[in-house]
Amino acid sequence: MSDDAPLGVFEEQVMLGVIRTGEEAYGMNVRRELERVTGREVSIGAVYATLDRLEAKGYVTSRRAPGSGSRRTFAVLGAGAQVLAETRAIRDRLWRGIDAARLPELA
Amino acid sequence: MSDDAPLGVFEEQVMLGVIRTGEEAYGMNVRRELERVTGREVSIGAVYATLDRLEAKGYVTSRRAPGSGSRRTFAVLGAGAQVLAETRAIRDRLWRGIDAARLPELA
DNA sequence: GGGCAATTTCTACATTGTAGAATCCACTAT
DNA sequence: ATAGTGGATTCTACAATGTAGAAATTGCCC
Repeated sequence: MSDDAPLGVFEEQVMLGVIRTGEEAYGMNVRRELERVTGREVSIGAVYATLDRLEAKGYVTSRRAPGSGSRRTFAVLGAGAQVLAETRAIRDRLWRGIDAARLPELA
Repeated sequence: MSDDAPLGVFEEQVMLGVIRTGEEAYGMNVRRELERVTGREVSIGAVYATLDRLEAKGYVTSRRAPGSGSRRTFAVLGAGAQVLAETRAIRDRLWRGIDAARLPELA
């Protein structure tokens, strides 16, 4: 049932961010986690646009956390977890046999 | 000196395809390798458009292989190898601590 | 010198990535 | 009660990447 289309890199990052932040997965927090782990700035608009698209595809859901101010918290759905795993599996096959440590030698 | 912009997923796949096919890395062959490993169809136009963009960024070079028909063979440059390694490193950090095998349980 | 198979180029459009300003929401101090 | 404030989300607009397939090219062989 999983949609055939592959995940974009930011889509993958955002989904991983949601998983990593668990119960606290609302937009601003996902943004912070992504910036922390990747070491790059992430614009908040990018996060929400992506979250909305993921929700439209049925990969995540969102709900207003009752009593938690204006926060909208997200969770990854089964279909999302599946496409994430698939994305990773395909990539792993492509990388198999390539030694990342020796890539710089390809100068 | 590597450009700061991240690689798209297809860009990464194509670069890996070039590395995997080595001396024989011309468009059609990269396409075949990608289809073989990913199990998905890849349109030839997508491959060339991506290859051209990678070349414009200085990540790969191309040359007409003399005596080899109309083939245009590609090779990954140092900057390309670097951005590939960086792309992978960031992703690995994001995946760290997430058990891919248990992702399906996130239903 | 025409046909053929393999390869590359071109064109056009869809999807994803990105930024930042505007808006909303609850809380608090006046 | 309301203006200010910090935190969060929504909106808008555009750039970059992904994708498909038809058209053009190339070299070869008859």
